[in-house]
Amino acid sequence: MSTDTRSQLNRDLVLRTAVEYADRHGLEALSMRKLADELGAGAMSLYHYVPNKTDLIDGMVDLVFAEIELPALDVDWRTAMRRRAVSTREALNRHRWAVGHMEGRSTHGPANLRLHDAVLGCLRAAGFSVEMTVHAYSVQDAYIYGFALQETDMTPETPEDFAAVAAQQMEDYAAMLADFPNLVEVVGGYVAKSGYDYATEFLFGLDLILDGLERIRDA
Amino acid sequence: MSTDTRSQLNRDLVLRTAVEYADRHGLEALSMRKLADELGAGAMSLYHYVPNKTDLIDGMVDLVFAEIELPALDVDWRTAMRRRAVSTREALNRHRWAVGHMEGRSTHGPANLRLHDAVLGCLRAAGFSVEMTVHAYSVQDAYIYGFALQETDMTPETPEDFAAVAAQQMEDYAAMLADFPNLVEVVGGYVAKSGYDYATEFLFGLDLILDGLERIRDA
DNA sequence: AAGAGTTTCGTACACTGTACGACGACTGTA
DNA sequence: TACAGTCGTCGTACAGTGTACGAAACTCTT
Repeated sequence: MSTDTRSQLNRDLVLRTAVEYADRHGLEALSMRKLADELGAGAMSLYHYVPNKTDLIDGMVDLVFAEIELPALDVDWRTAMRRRAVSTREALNRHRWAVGHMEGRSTHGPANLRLHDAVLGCLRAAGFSVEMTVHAYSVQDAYIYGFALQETDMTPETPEDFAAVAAQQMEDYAAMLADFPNLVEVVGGYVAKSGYDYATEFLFGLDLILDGLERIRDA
Repeated sequence: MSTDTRSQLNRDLVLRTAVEYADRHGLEALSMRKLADELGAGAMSLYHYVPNKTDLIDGMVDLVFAEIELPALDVDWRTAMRRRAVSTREALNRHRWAVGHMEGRSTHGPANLRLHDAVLGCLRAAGFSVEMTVHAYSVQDAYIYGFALQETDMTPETPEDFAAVAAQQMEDYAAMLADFPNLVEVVGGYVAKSGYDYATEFLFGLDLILDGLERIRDA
């Protein structure tokens, strides 16, 4: 009984369990007490590995950053940037709660810094000036995170939610839709027709942006 | 004394006061009790005008949508889209708490629907196909909201926060920075040099995207 | 065995959203 | 004028939150 090795706590385990919990139940559902339960510990025990909940989330976010693959060095910049963008979207899709918390936490984790540095390095090596690098970085990240944001928000979490929402909206908006012919045509028509494929939609905008950047770089 | 007209409550007043409060103190600080205090009412009185807090926020968000100017009809589509993008960024800057809550609420307010419809209409009228309209809409909004997201997050709320954060980061990351030469060169150099002007940065990416869309449309 | 960490967590406090039901002030009908 | 009914207001209560404090229990060194 003495040294029951029952999963002794440490910061990494706490963080990983928190990420898993948030993946399953959403970030709002994550409380210190529930997380502690998940770990078979008391709530206050967590505070030995995490100074407060904000820092906990900072740590969780950096775990997500760590999942994003760094831009490759052995391919041209466009391919490298494209891959890293796709990888970012995928990571944010695995951890939907993270969107909106990735940028601008007051503390930047190591994985965050490493990724930022690598992206900047890739652009500089490709021949972008310092000023242009900032621009290029800014457009790409705004687009990537913005897209992930919409994608996250749009998609109802569970299928039953989806059905409920769809039915609800048709009912609620039926009266209004007469005033919004373009919504009817585009949204109604498009959704009914081919459905909305987020992956290809994402690539359309991404390539448009990369095309633009390439043109600027070669000018 | 009977009919003391002391600011009798109504949904719009509740919503407007909530927006004002969130503008000043942030959305996390907004609680039903504090909002009620602000209105000189009891907490439970609010529930006569708002079914729950989620719906309250939905209403607040739609007030922000209402501040975004619709695309003009008497100018070319590029100008119209550019203006509404700028207007969107400005609205989100006035109400930083709103970023991340604009899209994908389960209920879309009337101002939201009106804006969406108008944007779609503008693109269709400009000659974009239905499919292309969806693409064009998606890139633009992803970029606009993504940019606003980063801008919101990046900027510390108060000056003293800013100073604290800056000092803190220099200290914390001093050791790490040796590993991140590109961060040093680009961020260090750029911030030190000309500072970071969000407005022009925003326009750079926006014009890049609009250029790309124009090329596609004319193809 | 004694003492010094280090890790665990029970309890408590202030705060959250909101369900329930009571109270008063109005309105309409008799 | 009296009574019934509705509507807006809100006091109280409950379950849940983050976390400060301080007490235990365990581990390791001497």
